[in-house]
Amino acid sequence: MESQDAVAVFRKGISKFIEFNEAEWHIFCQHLDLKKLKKKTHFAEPGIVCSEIGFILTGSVRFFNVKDGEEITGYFCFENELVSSYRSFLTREPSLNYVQALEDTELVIITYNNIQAMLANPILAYKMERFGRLVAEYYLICYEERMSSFITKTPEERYLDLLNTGRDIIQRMPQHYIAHFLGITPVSLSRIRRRIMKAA
Amino acid sequence: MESQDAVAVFRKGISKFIEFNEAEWHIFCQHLDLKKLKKKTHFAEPGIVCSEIGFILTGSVRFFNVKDGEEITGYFCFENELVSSYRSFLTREPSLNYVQALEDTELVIITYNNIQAMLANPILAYKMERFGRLVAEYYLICYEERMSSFITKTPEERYLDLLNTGRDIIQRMPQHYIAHFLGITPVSLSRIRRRIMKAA
DNA sequence: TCAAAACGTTAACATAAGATAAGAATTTGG
DNA sequence: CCAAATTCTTATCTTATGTTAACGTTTTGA
Repeated sequence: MESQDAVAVFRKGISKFIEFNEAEWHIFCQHLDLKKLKKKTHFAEPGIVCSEIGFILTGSVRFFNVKDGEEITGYFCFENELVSSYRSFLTREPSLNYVQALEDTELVIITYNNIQAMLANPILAYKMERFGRLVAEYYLICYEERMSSFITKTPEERYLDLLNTGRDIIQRMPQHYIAHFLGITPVSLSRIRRRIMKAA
Repeated sequence: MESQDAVAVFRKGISKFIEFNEAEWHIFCQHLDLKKLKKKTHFAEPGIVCSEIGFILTGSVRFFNVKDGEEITGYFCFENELVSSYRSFLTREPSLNYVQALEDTELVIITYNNIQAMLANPILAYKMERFGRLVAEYYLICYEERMSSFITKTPEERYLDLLNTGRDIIQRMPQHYIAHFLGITPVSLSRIRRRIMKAA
């Protein structure tokens, strides 16, 4: 990878998971790439195996499915977050969803093959296993909390939660994406917002 | 751990994640316990940090929250599956939900402290990191698929899916638990079943 | 710069789901 | 073995959501 800036941001970004010493980091960096996605282009697509995991330097992406010709947005990622079509990446099966850049987006990329190479490299293997474990655990917890909100909360409660904790999503995403993210239609979210307005 | 039967079942059960050689397995076993839960007793409870991960030898458990005095079932586990209140186990924060034995249930237990000990043991560390990674990735994929079904499918579609793929749940769990698992009320599930009956 | 597309709100109507309660069948536990 | 609890269904009523369409506003992109 080239840019020293990007490298530094990435190193800091993943430091909550793993820290490499200089020798390890040197090898690790040889397995990284930079990628620029123009707005509206796809990081992953249905029917294609997603072979990359990305770290967002700048920009944002959304995950969406197409059902009955309609795009249904399921998730978002922003700066300093990892992004992949995880099931596809981990199982090597074709993705079921799109991952699309919502703005011009710069990413640090680790390919599946490079991860395998590092997992097979005695110098990096242990830390890569640990890195993978901690990342997977982190996202497992995210999913658990989100699942739980679907089981125990109403759409209105989920929206109120999002107002408190989802600043990036609330501020940067159009409302009809947020609606699907909450599991409802855009029309329904508009009504919920009106209800909340009147109550307050 | 005592029972050789249990050990063998457990070893086979986790072999899809990791295989230990005899020396490793010997040490690993020193960090396992057996636990028997009587029907309706709790493996995890709100307000208490869950410090164990279990492998179900016999029996089954359900995960549930209490909201407005009502029990809301979010998940089930059966024989040969791992069970824990994952967020609590991983973060060391109090659990937000109950995990309850639905029948007399026998488990192989690994405590948090024992996992830490093995992660710190040079002989086991690498494989334990890998084991943890693969388990977390496995459950991450489960969550991703389940989340996706909440975003893109109707309750009726989720129930039809469950009829195809959730034999244990359909056959062994009472319908009102299944309803909450699908994100709806028991009354609503009963109506969905009637609709499906009439259509067929 | 300007036409087209995207976005958010609102209305009207149809449908599904939540809440509550009653009743029958089954299971549980002492 | 039997009373109590659980489970499931059904009915009624209320409420929320989905669907479609219209409208004004904002954004986009050529």
